[in-house]
Amino acid sequence: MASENPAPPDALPPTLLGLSTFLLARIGRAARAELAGQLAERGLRLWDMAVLAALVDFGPQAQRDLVRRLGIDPSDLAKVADQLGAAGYVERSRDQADRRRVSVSVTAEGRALLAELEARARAVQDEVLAPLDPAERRVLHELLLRVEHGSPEWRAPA
Amino acid sequence: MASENPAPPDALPPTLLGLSTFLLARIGRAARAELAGQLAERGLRLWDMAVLAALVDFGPQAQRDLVRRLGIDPSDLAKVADQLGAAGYVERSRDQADRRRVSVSVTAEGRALLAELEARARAVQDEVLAPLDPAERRVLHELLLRVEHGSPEWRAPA
DNA sequence: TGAATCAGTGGGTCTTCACCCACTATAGGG
DNA sequence: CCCTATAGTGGGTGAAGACCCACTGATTCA
Repeated sequence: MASENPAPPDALPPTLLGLSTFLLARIGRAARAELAGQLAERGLRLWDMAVLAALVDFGPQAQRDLVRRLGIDPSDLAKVADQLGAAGYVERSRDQADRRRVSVSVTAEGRALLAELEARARAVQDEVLAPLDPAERRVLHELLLRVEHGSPEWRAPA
Repeated sequence: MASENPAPPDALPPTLLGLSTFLLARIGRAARAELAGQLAERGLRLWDMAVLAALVDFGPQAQRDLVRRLGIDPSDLAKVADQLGAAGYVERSRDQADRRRVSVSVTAEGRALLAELEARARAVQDEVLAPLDPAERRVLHELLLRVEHGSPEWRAPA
């Protein structure tokens, strides 16, 4: 019975490991931190990626819409958009129909950047999910998707 | 074809939803925040729960061991242990074999508290995982466990 | 018994992140 | 036209979290 593990000195408490939410938070946090670190090397933050993704996926839109969609603070978005604009990844123009609004659109450079960031994110994901084979990863993703949009009353920052 | 969804204004970008790690981080973050909020109402933090869990699961041990196990900063642990001690949830005594060490043990009140905190954590988990049936939750948990200890080179705070 | 090491503690710092307020400019209804 | 509401912006604040340094007391070894 060598399987009577003598509990290594760095093993986490079974009480915590028994909670799926603990594992969710722990693993998600590590993955997020890893990606954030890689983005930081290029002077980017996770919000930059989220904004680019929203623009690529849903097309040009007002900052107001990005605020709704991503749950970001309007003031913070202004800063993100400002930085992305200065770097040439997005363009901002006054909406002629409603000149209060600033319509944001992604440039070709922005699309290229997002593609590269997504590749990096997938690389991180491959590392994190290394113990799972492709079929298992699909199952995991499916379950997470169900959790995500199966709960309307969950509010959280992206 | 009513299923040609017109993309609700608060839908997240598919580019992000396609990343399991994004969902991991988002869901885990929400669950963690929810539990932390409930603990805060009682003047407790997540570290308190982690320390109690380690003591209950592995028995009395020196702070040094808790530091290793939980990856907490020694100085921070001193404060947590101090507070838990003052509230009567743990007892601290100098280890007679090595009087540098402070052996920490959980009291009956501490055990009762942990049981209650775990119940709260499970309640939060039930809310979060509501879209999944019991069998699916078991699958999810199994996959997360595999990810967790299938990756030795992942370092992250509890 | 001196020197080096280790456990624990107190008191900080630094960064991150969400959040909020005041202000400008524009829109639209009465 | 005024009045209210909305879009965006700049400049903050405040809390949380991890981390770090200096110091005490105890241990171990030579």
